[in-house]
Amino acid sequence: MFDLIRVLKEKGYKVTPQRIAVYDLLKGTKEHPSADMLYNKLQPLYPTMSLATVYKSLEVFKELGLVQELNVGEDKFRYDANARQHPHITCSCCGKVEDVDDEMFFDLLEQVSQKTGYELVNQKLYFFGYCPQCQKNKVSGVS
Amino acid sequence: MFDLIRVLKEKGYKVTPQRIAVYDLLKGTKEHPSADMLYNKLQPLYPTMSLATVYKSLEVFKELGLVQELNVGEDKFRYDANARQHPHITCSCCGKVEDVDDEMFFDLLEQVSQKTGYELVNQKLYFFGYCPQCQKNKVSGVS
DNA sequence: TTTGCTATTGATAATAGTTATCTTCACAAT
DNA sequence: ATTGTGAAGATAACTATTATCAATAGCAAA
Repeated sequence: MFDLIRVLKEKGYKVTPQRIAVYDLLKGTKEHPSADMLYNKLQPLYPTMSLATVYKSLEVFKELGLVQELNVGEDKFRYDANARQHPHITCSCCGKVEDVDDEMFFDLLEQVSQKTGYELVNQKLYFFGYCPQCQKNKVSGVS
Repeated sequence: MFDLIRVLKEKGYKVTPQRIAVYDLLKGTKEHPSADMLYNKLQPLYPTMSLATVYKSLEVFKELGLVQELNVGEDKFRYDANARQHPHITCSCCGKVEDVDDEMFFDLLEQVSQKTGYELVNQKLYFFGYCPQCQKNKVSGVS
């Protein structure tokens, strides 16, 4: 199991309640929240926490390779406590962001590398469409 | 052949020298420029053109489906006069943005759609790595 | 446990890309 | 030619993010 506290200590970062709170919240959700979404959710429990602290915590986690930053075409970033690169899909109707199973992408990187001559180090794959839920609502909702 | 002037007229937009200039510049380059890169390149020929006009022109082109907006993880957008969705690759060393041939992606969308249940309408695929040029420089440059 | 060093927090100012506002201008239709 | 309207240019406003800085708190050493 992954232990934030150990990693922070190992790398010479201090263990603070704020960092633990931000990380735990991100770790425990699948909704790929943005910084201000995290901030708002933390407000009730940590009413003194600053938005800047949320940003700075995320910055540290990025450096440590504990989270990844997503850009799904909004004017802000979203964050994922699963730092392993994997594709995401966004519902153009409700704005939800979900993970996509990435088994099917294994060959892809090799192919891209061969075609382009690049030495690949990373990729960001975003898909957009209408989620099953919104497809239903669309059919039943509008006559 | 594609005719900007006709499309603008058809959709009720005015044909202006500024719009033509922005579009022609974007159409004629492969470097996927940002708004300010376009602005700077236009300065010598159109010294009175405003940055706001560049943005507004791009906005119109997006609406008309003539260009697409890219986000390769910078704090600004880049633009591509090829509005057909296709993957891009960015060199993490020199910052260059290039097109990737998308033949290999045809099955992918079907697979993603099946796995997720989404009705897909779009996708943004970004790859990151070191371009052939920077790989060479790296080897020969640093001893 | 106490002390002292220093990273971190919280509050807020600054930054930068983009968008909105508003006045003036250009062009098309009458 | 005149008039109406969309567009341009200049600049203010907006917003997510980053930088600044004094006060605080984690942590190592005594």
